[in-house]
Amino acid sequence: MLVAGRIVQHREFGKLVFMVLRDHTGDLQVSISKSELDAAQFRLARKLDYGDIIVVGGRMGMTKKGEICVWADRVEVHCKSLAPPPEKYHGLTDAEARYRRRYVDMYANPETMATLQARSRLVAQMRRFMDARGYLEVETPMMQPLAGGAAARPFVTHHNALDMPLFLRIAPELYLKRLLVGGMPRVYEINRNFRNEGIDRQHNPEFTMMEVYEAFGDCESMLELTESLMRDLATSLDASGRRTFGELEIDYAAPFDRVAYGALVERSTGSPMTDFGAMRAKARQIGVENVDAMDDWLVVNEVFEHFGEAAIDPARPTFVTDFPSAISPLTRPHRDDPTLSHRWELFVAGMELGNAYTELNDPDVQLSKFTEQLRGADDEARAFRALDVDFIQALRVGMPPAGGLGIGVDRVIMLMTGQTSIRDVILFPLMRPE
RNA sequence: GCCCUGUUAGCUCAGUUGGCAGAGCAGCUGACUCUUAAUCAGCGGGUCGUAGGUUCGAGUCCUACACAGGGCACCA
Repeated sequence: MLVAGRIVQHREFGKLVFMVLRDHTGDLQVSISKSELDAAQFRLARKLDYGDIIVVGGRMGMTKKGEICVWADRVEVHCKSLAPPPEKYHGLTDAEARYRRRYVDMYANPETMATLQARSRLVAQMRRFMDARGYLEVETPMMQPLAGGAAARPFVTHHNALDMPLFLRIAPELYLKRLLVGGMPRVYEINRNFRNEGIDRQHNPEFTMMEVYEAFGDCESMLELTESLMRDLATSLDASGRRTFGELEIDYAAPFDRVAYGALVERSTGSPMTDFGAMRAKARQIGVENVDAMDDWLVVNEVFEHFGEAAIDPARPTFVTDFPSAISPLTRPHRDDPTLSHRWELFVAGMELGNAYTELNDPDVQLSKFTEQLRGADDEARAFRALDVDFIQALRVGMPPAGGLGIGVDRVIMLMTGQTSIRDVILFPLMRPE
């Protein structure tokens, strides 16, 4: 048989050489005996170094100690490694070196390879899941004349031939909804978003998002879809549906929790969220600046993010439902209480994992919400935020009632693979140049 | 942007009160036909992150900067 791999161990015994070859599937020992090869081949075998990529022909057998081993009758060097390898026992552990030289990390640390390969398989599984439910995968613009669909700060670039500014997208939302207008009933997109913001264990400036839109769906159908998807991914890795994440043991097979936004605020602060006086007091208490100048509901949201999110059991996947309309500009308000909206966010392990709503499809309400939002924008935000007139026009053509969903794919991969840093599930996380 | 910690050989790390720059692995030379981080003998290998300062003398103390990790802020 023929085996190929990179040399990760090399032990010489004069007339006998043991080596361990590694590829993406694992390690295999090979042995080269002087009595089995001609003199030139054996001299070559003794000169091999850690990191070289070789092909060995021989018969599969066992050593006296019971180790599976290929006894070579042929050795070919297919690539010489000229760079010194990392230490063979401790490997490459320096976080900076691991991210900067991922190609070394990948072969030196099998766990890295396992995680990155698991990511690819999980994303493929997500696509299978969505395809099986009849959603069509699409690709909408990643360079947009207007950066809409979210409130993040965008990256700006410039198109020379058209002499116009372009924004790397912060969300695909407004384009996907145009597809609903055009008549695609179920679409999803898995691709990168770009947000010009800080970097930490849960944020990379470019990150992968899955957005889903379903005509005649609503936030309830998106909730069912999300819970089923998470359960499907978890059980594809372990039949129990349980995954460990840091200190947490998270069960995705059990039904996820549900709690209303307002109930969570009240439970965690002792005051109803509509008691804006109490909310402002709480906000001041946690050091929010300019509380007096802020809109009531933005104050409430500060309080929610500080107290409410902290009150969620991180070990239990939890849908927080009925977000305030005032902070949900693309969401259809409740019929009976328009201060609330048909929107939820999913929290797991303290991370915001997904966001879904029953889409607002009334062009007049949408227009007034956009203009209201622009009025609240500061100078910096106004520089890149603008009214997407064409999107309003699309809604005038008519968008069917719909459910929409966004899920942070990188964070899903973190939870599924047990990696607590987003950098460990991204092939090449952004680093400053050395 | 702020705070804390780190940065010493290719890799993993020591370095005492401020007094000649160290180890293991990797590399090179040699021995060895069943090893498992093989073993044994020998030999090379340094801009101690960068720039200043204090000092007779700085890897060690001080300042600034760079990069990284963690935390905070930002991220509807």
